[in-house]
Amino acid sequence: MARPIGFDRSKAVNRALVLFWRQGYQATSLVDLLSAMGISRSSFYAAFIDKRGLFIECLDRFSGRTLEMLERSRAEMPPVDALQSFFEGNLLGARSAKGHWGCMLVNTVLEMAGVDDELAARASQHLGVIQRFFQACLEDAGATPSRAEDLAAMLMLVNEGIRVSSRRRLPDAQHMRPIATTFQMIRSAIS
Amino acid sequence: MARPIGFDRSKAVNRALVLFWRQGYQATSLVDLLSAMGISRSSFYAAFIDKRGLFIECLDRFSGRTLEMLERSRAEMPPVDALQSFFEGNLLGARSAKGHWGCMLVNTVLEMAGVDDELAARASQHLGVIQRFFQACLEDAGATPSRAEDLAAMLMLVNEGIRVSSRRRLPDAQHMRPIATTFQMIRSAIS
DNA sequence: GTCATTGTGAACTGTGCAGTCCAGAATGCA
DNA sequence: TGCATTCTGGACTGCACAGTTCACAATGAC
Repeated sequence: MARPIGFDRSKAVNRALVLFWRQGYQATSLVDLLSAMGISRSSFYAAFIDKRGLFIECLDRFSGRTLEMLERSRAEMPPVDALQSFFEGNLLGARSAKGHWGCMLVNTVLEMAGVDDELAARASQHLGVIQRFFQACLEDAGATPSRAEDLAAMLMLVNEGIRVSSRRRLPDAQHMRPIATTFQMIRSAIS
Repeated sequence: MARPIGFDRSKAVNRALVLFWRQGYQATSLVDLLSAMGISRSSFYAAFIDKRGLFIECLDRFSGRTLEMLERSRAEMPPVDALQSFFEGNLLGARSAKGHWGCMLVNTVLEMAGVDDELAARASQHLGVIQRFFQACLEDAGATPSRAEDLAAMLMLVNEGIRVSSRRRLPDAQHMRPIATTFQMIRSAIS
């Protein structure tokens, strides 16, 4: 951490993020990381605290990106459309392989709860921020604060469920239809 | 496996199940298992194939129990009530500590997808059976087969979400209200 | 060319793991 | 009592892992 580094640190973190996202924390070995990041063991420890520190950095970055995606959607279309588009596009990611990796935050909660509670709590906090964004969108769409809170919580359940479901490699229709059903219900609950 | 054993095999499997359920496969060491099961290393390998074999046995047992619980509820009350009671009672398990462990099938899908795909697929199959049970209940309640399929898929998403959410140690209300909201919507979608 | 900075490869430590093996203790039956 | 069955503790193998260290190679500025 003290020594300056020459390689592109941010790019290296991105590559690590992909691995952690796909395989989880425990199943990703240092050797996996080094070969993906294209740096040597020694450089790794010069640039990062340790494996766990790098993981935290990836977790925070993942959360930041997810929020950016949501905000971009929100700026481009009506609030409920923005949410639905987020669910359909970025969570399923039908076109990209990434679609099957689920949500790194959800994965982390499940993997680390009871194993490394600090990591689990950090991921859970990020999820809380995202849920509040859902809530704000629903209020924008005309729901009462209380109703928006309920629906946002339900949406987070569905969100978490999709992330699990996306790991089951079921046919795409099995993912898309329940999302459509869910938003159909949400729209009629608001209006 | 060949040698006969003296201890209560079924009870030992139950104790292993609790550990695997709470901690996952990778985070549960053989030493953890042995001390929980109250047997020695040697007896373990005389009675079970290996750690993985025992895990499969636990997975199947967990699935069987879950289905039993659903069938018991279904025999005692109207179909949608049975589902709601299953969600509220057995998934959250607000009273028992078990409530925070989530669903072993969901946990396994998430932990093992990409690490041991055979285990993940087995857990996913069990989830499929449960989803078909949801569907049958919804048809009993008067939904068309197609509608029942959609709602069952959505319900499985919520189910999976709850299991994630239950690991986040949020206040209980945060769990119960979205379930009520969900079933409220389902009832109005059927009638 | 010189020299400091930065990255590399490989060896090494220590730890924890699953799985094997066996001598002997405990148990239970006749 | 004697004998066979069953279980135990512990030693042991072999492996994978995270993290440390260091001599040396590459790079780049002057």
